[in-house]
Amino acid sequence: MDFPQRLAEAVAACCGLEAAVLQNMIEIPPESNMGDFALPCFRLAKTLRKAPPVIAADICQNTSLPDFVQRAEVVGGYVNFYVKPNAYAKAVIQAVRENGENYGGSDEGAGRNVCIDYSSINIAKPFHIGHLSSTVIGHALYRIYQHMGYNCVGINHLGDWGTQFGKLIVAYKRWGNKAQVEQGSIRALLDLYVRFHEEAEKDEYLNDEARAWFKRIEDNDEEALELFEWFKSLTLKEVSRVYDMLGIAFDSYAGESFYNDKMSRVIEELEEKHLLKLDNGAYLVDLSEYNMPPCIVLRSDGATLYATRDIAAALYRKDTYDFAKCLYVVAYQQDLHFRQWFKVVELMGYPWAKDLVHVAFGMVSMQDGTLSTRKGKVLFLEEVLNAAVEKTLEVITQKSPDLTDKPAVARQVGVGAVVWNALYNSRIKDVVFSWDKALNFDGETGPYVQYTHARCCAVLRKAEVADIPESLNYELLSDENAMRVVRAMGDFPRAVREAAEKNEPYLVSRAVVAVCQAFNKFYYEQRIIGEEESVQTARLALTAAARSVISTGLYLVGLAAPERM
RNA sequence: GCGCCCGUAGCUCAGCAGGAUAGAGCGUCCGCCUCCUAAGCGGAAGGUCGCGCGUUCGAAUCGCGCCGGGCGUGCCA
Repeated sequence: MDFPQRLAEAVAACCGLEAAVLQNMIEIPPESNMGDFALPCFRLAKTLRKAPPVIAADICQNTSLPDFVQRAEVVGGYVNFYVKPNAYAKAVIQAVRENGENYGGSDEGAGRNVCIDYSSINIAKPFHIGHLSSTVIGHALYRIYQHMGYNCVGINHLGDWGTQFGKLIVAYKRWGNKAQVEQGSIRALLDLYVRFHEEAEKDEYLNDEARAWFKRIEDNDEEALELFEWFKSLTLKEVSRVYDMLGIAFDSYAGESFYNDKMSRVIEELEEKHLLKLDNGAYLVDLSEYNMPPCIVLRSDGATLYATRDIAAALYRKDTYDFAKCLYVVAYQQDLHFRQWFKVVELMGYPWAKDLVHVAFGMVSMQDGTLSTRKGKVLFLEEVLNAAVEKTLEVITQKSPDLTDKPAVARQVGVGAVVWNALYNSRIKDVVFSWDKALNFDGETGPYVQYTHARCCAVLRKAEVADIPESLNYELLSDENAMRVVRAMGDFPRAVREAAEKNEPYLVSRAVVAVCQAFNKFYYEQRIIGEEESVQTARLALTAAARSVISTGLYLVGLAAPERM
């Protein structure tokens, strides 16, 4: 349980209010002279039918304060709580020690399953910068939910079906050859794809030919299927390089083709439940009552659509994983699509429709316009990661020439810079890709956090103290700089809980930065090694705790925590 | 046209289940390495919170209306 929660319980116990309500009302005052936690009582005025200052006074008088709180004070409609520095430092540091890498976690999930649909790349198309958000947000949420006690199922819903395969086969047979594709992999496929679109502008017939080839895939034609599988395995092999760099692995790669034989069930069920309407040859679910355009599930030529497949996948996932929640980490462009088919699932009578969540994020564009796969205007994610690693290597060579294993550290930090960048703001913001920003290592960046971690490690290493004793004089950590570190660490669990609640990884990123900023200030102002023994011990304990929280925070957003850099 | 989202410092963004004097990073300017990693730390300058009206004891935060931008809007995904 985190500290605001413990405080909320204490207040709840003597006021007859609900702790769950109170815990989200507790805030951190803008100024340190106003205390460490505050409870604004204004919102309680309506339910309790008393004036806020009166409520504040009641709470102040009647609450038996938790051990880490020294006193409470009424200021206007607020109750300000002042922590007992040594007791709070003790409570926080011990909590970090006891929980280790699980600090900030909980058992809220109780082993229930959460499906997370993320990254979801297209086969035979480049893994480009536009896929970064879904990939890293999904991965961070995976770890955050795990931290909260859920069992996560990471699903890469591959785009491995559709006419683009017909186009590719046509292009391959006309202008490609085996050796060239084997060697160039996705880049060669992309060239073929671009060539197809160029040629198809002049020759309409190519599109018919492409459709015919796709039909042959659908009909299990041997040659077509062989090429299809070949393109797929080439792509998966290639993208695994990027996933390896990011440290990401999926539990399932069940994508579009996987659901080919599972869509008739959807149509039949919709029919049975009298939800289908025939309109101009197409079958759809009317949603005008909900102020939405209809959800088309069967085209007039009999083909299924995106929505049909998503409904089939949701049914399958519910059957297979019995999820408590199913997250779709997909760009906000598809907001309407998700609202439509979520509604359809609800109309089908499934109460778990409410557990389907579209985790939307903003779009990435280039300074000179949007990305276009068809024209070959893409920035490969791997290219960005490699550039970041390369730059990191230069920085290391310059700043830490003696570092052993430079390439490994450069990978951790370079990749970390790019990933961090995508996880530092709320998801919904659009992003214009900029090399300057992706490769910035100063300020509130991944490398800054990793640097602080390495700095903590350096102190602990140089102190050459085998074990920091359990019992230490926490009084020695009551100075403002040390207490800032304590407060930042104490706030961390709340941030993780909220990040899971809101599906917003940046809340974790920012909480970690707060710990780093506090620690760096502490480090600059206070000497750690070489002080009188009890002081050194206390400060080492603080350093060890900070290192641990930073390491956990980095893990949760998917970054490595190098010990030297 | 309609729907969803965004608009806070020069730039990028926090803050928005209303609450205490609106914060951070970058950039600019000025300081700090004979001392545990300067990828660091400190300071200065910089804001009619897009505009208006309303609700409220109190609005960056809630409602309505504008303005500006992005996305979407029946057989792509």
